[in-house]
Amino acid sequence: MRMSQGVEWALHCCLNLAWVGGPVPGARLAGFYSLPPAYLNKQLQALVRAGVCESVPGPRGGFRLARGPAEVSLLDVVVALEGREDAFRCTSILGATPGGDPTVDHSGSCAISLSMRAAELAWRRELAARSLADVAADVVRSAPDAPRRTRAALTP
Amino acid sequence: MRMSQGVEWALHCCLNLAWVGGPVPGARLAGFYSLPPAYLNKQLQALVRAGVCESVPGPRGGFRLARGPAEVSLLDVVVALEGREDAFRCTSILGATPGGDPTVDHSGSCAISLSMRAAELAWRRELAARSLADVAADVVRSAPDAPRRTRAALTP
DNA sequence: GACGGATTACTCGGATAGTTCGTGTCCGAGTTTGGTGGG
DNA sequence: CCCACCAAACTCGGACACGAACTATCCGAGTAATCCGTC
Repeated sequence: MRMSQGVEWALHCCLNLAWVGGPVPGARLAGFYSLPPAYLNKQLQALVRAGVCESVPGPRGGFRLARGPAEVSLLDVVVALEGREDAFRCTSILGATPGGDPTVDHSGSCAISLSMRAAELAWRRELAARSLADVAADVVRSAPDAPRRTRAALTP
Repeated sequence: MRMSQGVEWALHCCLNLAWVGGPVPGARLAGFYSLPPAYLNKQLQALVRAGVCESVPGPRGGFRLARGPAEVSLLDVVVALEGREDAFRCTSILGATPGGDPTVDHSGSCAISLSMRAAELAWRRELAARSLADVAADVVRSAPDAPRRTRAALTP
């Protein structure tokens, strides 16, 4: 169970977009982190599709946050790239047992499925409770000049 | 981020092993769920390697739980198959930024990494708090004859 | 000097190969069981 | 009748192909800024 690497990139990029405010080209973000530009662009596209970011075409264009940093949770970014489905998927394995009915969905009655979903719900709850603004505040607490330095490095 | 299908199989099998008590051949468990026997065997081997199950060779052999059902948590089974590493892995992306040091590990100072790890910790905590005995109790509450039926189907 | 239009350069966006990990399968090593022959 | 030995069958265990998803990349469509000529 390995999370896509793009999630880490997207989180860092969104944090930077929150500090910059205006649109930043994907290529500049990629250069900032020494990442492959085309692949990072693909991840940013997913953020746009999910409504987390907006894209501005043409010169002086790029990507920017669609909402305020306080309105974007870490869960929003994760879901944008990994999809809305749970990591644990009940395949209705009980339907294949002797006497089981293969046509019904056991995900609501299977105790194992319920326990796994409860655990993932706790994970999602933690991610949903933490916004980009919260993370940004933590960063500022440990490195007060990080926003300024980032803004200077990402604006021409 | 999709969890391996073997996790679901292993959880169901461990629950059944808890009810049967004695060793059950992997082929019989596979037949019970209509699963590919050789592949299920591979997952059960992982459980043995992790110390969750014990294997008994020869006729009348098979797999059985290494500890009591109350001493086996859902997290033990998940870790046995998916590994101990976190789903989110900090690649020290901050080391590639202008002015960053690529040699140091940022996973302890990066606010994003800390938030993601906190969320996974909540997930792990939920899984560690639920044992096979707890799940078995829930199943008995909704289907009191499930242990008897399972034992009858898995013992010759 | 101001305005209109075409050009230009820059941006995103989706379609296209390469590689790793999960899925599925196979056959061999080891052990217990049962039978068999002898004492 | 009891014991030791032997053969056989059954079990797990690791090594071997196949497929899907993630990773990485390219080039084209579209748009805003810019430059130039004209009024």
